Amino acid sequence: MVLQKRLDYGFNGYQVPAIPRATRSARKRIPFRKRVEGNQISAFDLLATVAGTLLLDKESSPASNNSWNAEDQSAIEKNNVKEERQDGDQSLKLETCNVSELVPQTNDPNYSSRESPSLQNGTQFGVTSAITTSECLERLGSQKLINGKIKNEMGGLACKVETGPFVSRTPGDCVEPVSENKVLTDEELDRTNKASTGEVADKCPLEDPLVLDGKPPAVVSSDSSIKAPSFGEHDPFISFPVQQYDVNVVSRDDDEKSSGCTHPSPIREPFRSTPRIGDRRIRKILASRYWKVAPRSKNATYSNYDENLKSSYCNRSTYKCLRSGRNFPFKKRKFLHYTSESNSDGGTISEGISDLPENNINGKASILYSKTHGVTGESSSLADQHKSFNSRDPHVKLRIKSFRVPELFIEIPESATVGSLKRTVKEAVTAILGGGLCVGVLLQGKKVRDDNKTLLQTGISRDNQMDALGFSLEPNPSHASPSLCPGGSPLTLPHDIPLPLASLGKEANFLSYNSILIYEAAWFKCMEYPANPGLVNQVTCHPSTEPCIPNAGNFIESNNDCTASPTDMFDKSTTESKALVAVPAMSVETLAAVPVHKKSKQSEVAQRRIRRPFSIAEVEALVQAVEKLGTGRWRDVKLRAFDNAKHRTYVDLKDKWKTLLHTARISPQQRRGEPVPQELLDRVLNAHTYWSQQQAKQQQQQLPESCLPHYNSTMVGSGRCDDDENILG
DNA sequence: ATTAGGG
DNA sequence: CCCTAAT
Repeated sequence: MVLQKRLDYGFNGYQVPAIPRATRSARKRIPFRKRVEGNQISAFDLLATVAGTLLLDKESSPASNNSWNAEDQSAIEKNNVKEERQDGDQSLKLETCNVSELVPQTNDPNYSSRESPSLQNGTQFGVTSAITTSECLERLGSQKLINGKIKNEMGGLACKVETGPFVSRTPGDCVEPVSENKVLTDEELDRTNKASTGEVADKCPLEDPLVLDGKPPAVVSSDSSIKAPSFGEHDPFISFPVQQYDVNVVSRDDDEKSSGCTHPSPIREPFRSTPRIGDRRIRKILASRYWKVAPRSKNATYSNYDENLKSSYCNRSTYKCLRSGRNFPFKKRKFLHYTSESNSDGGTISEGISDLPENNINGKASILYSKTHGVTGESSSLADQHKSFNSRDPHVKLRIKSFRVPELFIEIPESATVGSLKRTVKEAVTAILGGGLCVGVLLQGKKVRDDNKTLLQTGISRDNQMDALGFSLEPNPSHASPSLCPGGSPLTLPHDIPLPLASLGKEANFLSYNSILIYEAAWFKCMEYPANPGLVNQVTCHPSTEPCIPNAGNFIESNNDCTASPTDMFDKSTTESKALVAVPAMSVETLAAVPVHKKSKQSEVAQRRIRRPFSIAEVEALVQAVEKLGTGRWRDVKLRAFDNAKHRTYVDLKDKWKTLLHTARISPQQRRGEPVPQELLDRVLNAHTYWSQQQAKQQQQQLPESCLPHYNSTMVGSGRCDDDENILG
């Protein structure tokens, strides 16, 4: 009864009956859980499986002749770096699956007995991001991005696909260490660091192949820079300090070099050393979104992996922690990145076949693949202890430092937000990985094509030289698509504008698409409401003006016509003209086609809507509607004043009102953005006061008929309510 | 589907 | 703007 009264009468005498409920949704949205579920199986799971399988297959194959030519080896070896650099230097380079460390040897009884890393089939690949100095300087230099908010540091990003059981791939955020999620305590991290890499890193073991090789790559720890952007302004896409970005990995460059340690250490510092504003949110995301996924995963690969991990680390505190973290076996960790020029190219594909001294890695940090040595010489006694291993076949110990990821070209307007960029890159990468990919094996820079050969036949033996073996990620031929763009969209890429930016966005989820291009096209089309111009629009159309703000004068009118509305038209033009494009630019040999991974483009996309500031006209309309309808009737407000503004949901309107109210209450100096006329703010204040009173009154006096009618008929202009004088403005 | 609030 | 809980 009371409620009905409130609904039927406006404060100034208007009678505003509730509008019958519409059946259509204001905006099609994918349920939270569904979105998450859709990302359960990431491309990386697949990758992991492929990689693991491949490696195992090779290793377990019966030994035979070594078909590898030693002469060729040395020759290739010399040219190795150059060759890689040549074919690897494109616009955007996504290097790698950074497996910073390969497993520990099993000479340590303690280790092997309880930590035998049996990750064969389930190694997980996480994605994280990093930036290399060289990339940055070479590609972007001081180029500005997004209205100068993000400058040079944003350049030259390199995307990393990390591997290892402790690397997590978080749908929501790819750069936040899990530790922030309390999965690991600081102490535990410290311990882990020390145990796994601290020794190695600090003492700089000479056994490190790279050191000996004379081309020590600069190891860079992502350090504190690996953070999600802050959300200080409710908009993760804008205005946040560069250093909060997960790009200034280069900062660790010197540290690493000075230490002389070239061995990648997965975790350089405790995560705690980098508290950030965004942490809270990330944590929440991880907790509420990410973690929920794991338990429900039905993926065989995943399960298998989990089991392996479990068996391998069940006694580790770290693992326990992980497990306690909702049964999700992944953990974010810092990653390293080689920044030296040699690394940006030649170093990209790195690996190493060598016997890693048992003390070298105590491996808790990332383990991609581990199959320890067999019986040989002095270690034979140990082998006996490890019955799980084949004691007859010598084992090759591999350390995969990184994978080369097919290069991508991404075109994105300067006005795009960093978040958009992140998403774009992530999706580009995911598209490739998700399309079904294979792992290529390179020996001495030469591709090993025969999968049936044994490692020994191929030349991969424990006696190999360092850097002899390399791995690369390749699209799965079976998934290859002859056409990058089925829809006929322009696929040609402007190679003149390669924006080597890459970083995985926290916003995006792990999805698989044929390609970014396809994805974008589909995405726009699938949107129930006007396509979200996204990153593309803001600069494309009105680089220096307010692109998204409809003309205040014709807002109301245009508002009635969807297609004619300024925003809508804007959306269209930009959408069509500037589709996001990301074409894998890989060597013809390696990646002749883009993997096709048919998936529902829409159902799994949870993209943050682009920010669309309310124009004065919209504010006006909103205020007017609220004055009449009152607060708490946002659906009606929407229908009444924004029915044709597809991009404004009632929630948006409610939020806007909230911000308007806040704006009205703060001093003009504190206000930002397009100034809202004081007159409107006053009305907001008044309307709010009025409706608040109404609500209070109706709540307290449970008597429906007491005074509402009277109030409505006499209040307006009567001065009965002190706060009402200005409401009508 | 809406509303109310926290983030 | 997003995300949720509660209607």
